[in-house]
Amino acid sequence: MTPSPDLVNQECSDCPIRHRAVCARCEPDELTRLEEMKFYRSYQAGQTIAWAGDQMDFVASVVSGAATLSQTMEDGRRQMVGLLLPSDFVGRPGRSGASYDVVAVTDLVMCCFRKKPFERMMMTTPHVAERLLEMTLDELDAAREWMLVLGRKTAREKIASLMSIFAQRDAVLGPKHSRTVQFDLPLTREAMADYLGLTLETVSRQISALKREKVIVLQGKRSVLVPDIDVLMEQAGDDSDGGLLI
Amino acid sequence: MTPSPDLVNQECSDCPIRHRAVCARCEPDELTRLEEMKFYRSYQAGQTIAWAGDQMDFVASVVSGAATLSQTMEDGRRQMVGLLLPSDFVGRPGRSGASYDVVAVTDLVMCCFRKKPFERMMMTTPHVAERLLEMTLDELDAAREWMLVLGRKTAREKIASLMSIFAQRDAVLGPKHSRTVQFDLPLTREAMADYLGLTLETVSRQISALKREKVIVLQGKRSVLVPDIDVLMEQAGDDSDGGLLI
DNA sequence: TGTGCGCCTTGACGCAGATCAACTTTGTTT
DNA sequence: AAACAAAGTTGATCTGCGTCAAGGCGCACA
Repeated sequence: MTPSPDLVNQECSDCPIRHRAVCARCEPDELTRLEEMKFYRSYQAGQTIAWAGDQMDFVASVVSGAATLSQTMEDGRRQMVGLLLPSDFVGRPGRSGASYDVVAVTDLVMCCFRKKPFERMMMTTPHVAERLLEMTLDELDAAREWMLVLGRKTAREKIASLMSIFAQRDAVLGPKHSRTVQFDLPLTREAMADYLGLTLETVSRQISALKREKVIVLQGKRSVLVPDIDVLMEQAGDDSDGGLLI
Repeated sequence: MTPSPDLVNQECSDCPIRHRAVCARCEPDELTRLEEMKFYRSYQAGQTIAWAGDQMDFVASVVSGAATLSQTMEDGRRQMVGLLLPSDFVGRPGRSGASYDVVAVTDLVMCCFRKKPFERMMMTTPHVAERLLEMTLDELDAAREWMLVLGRKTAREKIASLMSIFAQRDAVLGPKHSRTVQFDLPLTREAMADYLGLTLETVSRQISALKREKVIVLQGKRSVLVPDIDVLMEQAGDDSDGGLLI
């Protein structure tokens, strides 16, 4: 609610998400137009960026950090419906209110565009709309993948699925093609529970079980070492080859 | 797998989904271009249109009937990830294989476009791409709504949620603003189970329970009468106002 | 008129995960 | 260094839904 505008303006040309965000396909002159309408905002871990239904006068790309999208029922049950990582897009052009609660789970920097100018830009330059369509289709695939996790997987498979996602995404690969992977969990046990449709106790128990069986090794609460990614993916109930379509 | 091409070619101008499908925004001349590359296919109830991973050389709009998108795990667990009704779009431009199993659940007619020409059309005319983006964003919202159902709702709430969807969509409204609604279930108990992440026995029991408590009235196995839609939505755990953002 | 086959319903029982509760660890404030 | 809060772990118990099993209903086909 109280963003701290403590970032100096940054050049798009050396932006870390330049080639993956909604601006990925833009030509230099289009980038200049975007550069004129953009501004940065920073949020602290735990800060709520918007509540579902709030007026949102901007759309944005995550530059660094992580945020969650979640829905809450009247009685407090909560389901996370999206995990936003660097280069992911927030907000829906053509809709004024936020559809979900948006919360920063780590310190976060977003590259924001006021909605009106951005919408005008979308009408006039196909490169932005094209890229946004592609990103939205990817999001839809991810959401459907997650429906399988929520609807049909056991608690253990759910945890292994989540760990696999982090492992494949944040992987700090030592030797290439290594099966060993290390990463830091960006979520608390409670946030994981909200993502997986479990209670935090069950999350904790299943993580302990995977640790006990050496599928993962914990260093502290947040740092995870995966000795063999294939073993982890097998525990997730996925095809051992990862099932990636390209 | 063996489509019966028994439909005469139809004019786009009197197509029942003309104003809601991917072609909704097209100008007359654009429609003419689409008309040249389109063809119809019919499928029978129960027929598989494509298996996940199959080569798909076309994209399509559902003209009439219903189809499902679903994923299957190696051990046979299945999760439906989409329910396709008239005007919904099937297939992903820029990807050659089907991402999910696509099955006709009723007799079905689709308006198909060969992928290559359709992709070329998307590059050159913004109206198709614009509409597809809008439809994809709506699909994404629906998928996220369903994540809440799968992750956090009880069996009874899940059934009531599904009934609410049908009630709001297929409603044959008698007197306007009536709270009474009647519709036919387009899915078997097993398909409902696959959609809701339940077993078919649990689906059957919960439907019986809602019937016993007069939330719904069954006429045969498939025809459902909802005496008061608000009562049903309350059972679904939704805000009583339906929570629709426009 | 039976016989078989989908599709659906209902009952009995067991278990995975929720709930309730106590406690530990870690990090922050003073 | 004490005091506190936030985050995580673990145990005991309960319960909603899955599993297994039997049977019903409607319809096609011989």
